[in-house]
Amino acid sequence: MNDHDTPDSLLKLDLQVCFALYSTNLAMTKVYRRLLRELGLTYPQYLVMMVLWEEDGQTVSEIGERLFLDSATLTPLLKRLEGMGLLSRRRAADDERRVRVRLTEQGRELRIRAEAIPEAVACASQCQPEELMALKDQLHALRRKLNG
Amino acid sequence: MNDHDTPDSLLKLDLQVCFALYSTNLAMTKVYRRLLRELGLTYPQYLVMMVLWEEDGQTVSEIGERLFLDSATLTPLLKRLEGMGLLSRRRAADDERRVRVRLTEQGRELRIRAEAIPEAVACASQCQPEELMALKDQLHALRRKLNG
DNA sequence: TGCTATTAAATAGCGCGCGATTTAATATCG
DNA sequence: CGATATTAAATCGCGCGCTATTTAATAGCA
Repeated sequence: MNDHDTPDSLLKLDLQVCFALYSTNLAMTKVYRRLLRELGLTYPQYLVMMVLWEEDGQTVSEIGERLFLDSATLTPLLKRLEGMGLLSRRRAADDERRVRVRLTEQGRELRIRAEAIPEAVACASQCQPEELMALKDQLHALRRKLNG
Repeated sequence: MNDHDTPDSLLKLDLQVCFALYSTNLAMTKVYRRLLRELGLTYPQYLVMMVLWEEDGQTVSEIGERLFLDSATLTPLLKRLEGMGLLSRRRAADDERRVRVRLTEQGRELRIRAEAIPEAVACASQCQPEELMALKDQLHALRRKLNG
């Protein structure tokens, strides 16, 4: 009996946390897609907007640190949001390497409509809030270990 | 004090399971990227190979049901794996709509080298196996609720 | 049989995510 | 000061992941 066909081989899909993470993330994204469609946002765009709603005027790098994304991902995404009229991008006067991202009035207003989303997602998950918070904490712990 | 700037607003990034899921998935993918580079596979390609190592000769739809992906994602991915000489794609004789995917000898052999990966990932996660299994089960439960 | 409906896979187009490189501005140091 | 190093953002190319559509084969039914 070798490792290649034992039922408990570690190569089994359903035994891997990683696939659980991957596939649950896909499922979650599908739920968001429906909800975000009426706001005209994708999920990563929604994340950027949340970062800016928390604190406006951050640089591309600061947004990236928050979301674990780099400029190769963020620059085109931010340009799209700028094209939608939700934010502006301008080089910082004191350090022209940096680009400050600021919400427009329209970008700030979108927050009102976005307020309903977290609850709608929680509802779609059919979980108790405590369960979700516990899961969140475990995921943050795992992420810290993987990144560090 | 309104909902827009209360510290406990549900729109806060770090309060959302969804972002925990999203960002932990990114971190996990980064770990895999390093390990899979020497096999010449991406993570989704690795998933497809695992499905076929578990059971060879599945159709595109069957692989898709297992991975929660559709033919729009799988067809180009499978063509790449075919191009690498890891598998073959052929229309089923009894139903020419279906495409059966079969591992080549090279595809089967790759499994030997892949055997080391789950352990390496578990190691990178710096977690106890029991923790990871518990997390996996919670994620599967959440996925089921989100999909159903 | 022949017509329509359904199904499986493929295709087109778009938005991430990232490795690798480039461009431009600032920092550092002789 | 000037040359080099570092940093921030942008750019390029590729592989997903998905919506919408298309193509082709089979099923179902009058």
